[in-house]
Amino acid sequence: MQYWLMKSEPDTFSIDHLASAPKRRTLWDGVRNYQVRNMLRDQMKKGDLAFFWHSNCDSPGVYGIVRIVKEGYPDPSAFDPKSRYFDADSDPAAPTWYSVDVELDTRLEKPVTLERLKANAGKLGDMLVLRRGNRLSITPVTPQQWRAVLALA
DNA sequence: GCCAACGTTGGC
DNA sequence: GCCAACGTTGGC
Repeated sequence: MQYWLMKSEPDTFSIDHLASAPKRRTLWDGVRNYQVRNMLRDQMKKGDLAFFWHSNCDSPGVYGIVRIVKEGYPDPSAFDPKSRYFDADSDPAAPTWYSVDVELDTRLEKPVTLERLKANAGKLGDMLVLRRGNRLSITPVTPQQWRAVLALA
């Protein structure tokens, strides 16, 4: 059982979108970075929990918790010419890109903002999402970091 | 295999 | 809207 942090731009897909989705589930598609692809395909397991992060918005931070309900499978958007994530180079016989399915577990009444996390950086160790220049849309979170973030909620 | 140019991410 | 960081591309 591992912990993760998954970023989403709320303009594109927010925790509100997830909360109103059927069964409060969605597929996590559109990842086009190899490091993150490897996590989706190889490392994320059913039952793992992840922080749902809003990025590229007024108040970035942790807005809730999601659970992995389906492990890595080929990302259908890579094969859909109408999708903004279409990748003509991805061969269906040997898919390049992967998705998982997530389900909303908890919605935080008050988000734990990036600002707040930075103010408590000492308790969070070297949390990847706080690293300058970090651009990975999914990052692993240690159990200590997980607890420390929730203690701020 | 190097590395400059380019595109994207994402906080600010 | 700016721009630092960094992954990817492609010429050589």
